[in-house]
Amino acid sequence: MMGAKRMEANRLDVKAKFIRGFSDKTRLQILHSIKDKELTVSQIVEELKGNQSNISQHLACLKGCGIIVGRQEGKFIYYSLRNEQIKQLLHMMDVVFSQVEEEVAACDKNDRLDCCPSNKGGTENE
Amino acid sequence: MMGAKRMEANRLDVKAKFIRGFSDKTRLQILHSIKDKELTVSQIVEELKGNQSNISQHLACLKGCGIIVGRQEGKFIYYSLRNEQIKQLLHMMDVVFSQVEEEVAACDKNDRLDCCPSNKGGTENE
DNA sequence: CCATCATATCAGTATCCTCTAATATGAATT
DNA sequence: AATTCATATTAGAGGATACTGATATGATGG
Repeated sequence: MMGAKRMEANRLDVKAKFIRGFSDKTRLQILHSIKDKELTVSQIVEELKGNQSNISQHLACLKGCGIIVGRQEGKFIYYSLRNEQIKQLLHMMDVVFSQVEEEVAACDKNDRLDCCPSNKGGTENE
Repeated sequence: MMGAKRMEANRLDVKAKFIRGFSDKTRLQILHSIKDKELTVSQIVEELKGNQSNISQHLACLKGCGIIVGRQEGKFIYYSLRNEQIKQLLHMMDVVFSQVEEEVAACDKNDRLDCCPSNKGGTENE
């Protein structure tokens, strides 16, 4: 039964989604900004010089991924890391990343950002 | 000058890219399969029951992200985690993920996988 | 050299993700 | 209850990513 339904998003899909929460520049900036202190949405918007809608969506993502929590106080909502372990994970990511940073940055030898799948087309204008 | 060049992919972009290496189901499966042992591409393909081209591209991604290394031996290429710290990071991701797993899985209440940005349209055709 | 096996790369399509602008909710204040 | 401020949600466009099938490289053995 329930044929068409996608269901069974087998643990790994969920785990991938969790990690994907960390894999975006803007979200990393947000996480950095609330690493040691709660901040309201507007404070984050200001700190990142970002777009309110965009930041709000990223916050929803981070919350949905179990990475941050929000606490309402009057009209404000204060966001912070979900717990100490998340903070430790972030720190460990930092440490490991520092080790490979150069190599990763060099990966796409020139100026494209991606090197994962294909570095296709785009720059062949002659 | 240098107009077209993207350059200046400021550390955070590179870090996001590094983490993005971990944020895909297939790549997580690959990492799991070589967590404790070297494997050749075809062994991985077999273990995951995957498509050779697809796996190969994911391996290139993982390598480009500094997560794994390849060692050629005759016609074979053996892939393994880059170092012990990567293994530790994977382990820590596991631990932290277990804590939030339920909540993350429940995030998109029904059967869609994403809850990050928008959970829009899509499933309303039956 | 030629055939074969292991792996990598290419091209196309379909899907997913991020961004922006516009609009909606909801709490506080008057 | 109307206005204002803080935040969330929606819609659409553009760009990035994953997957597949076909083809290319590169090593080995005859």
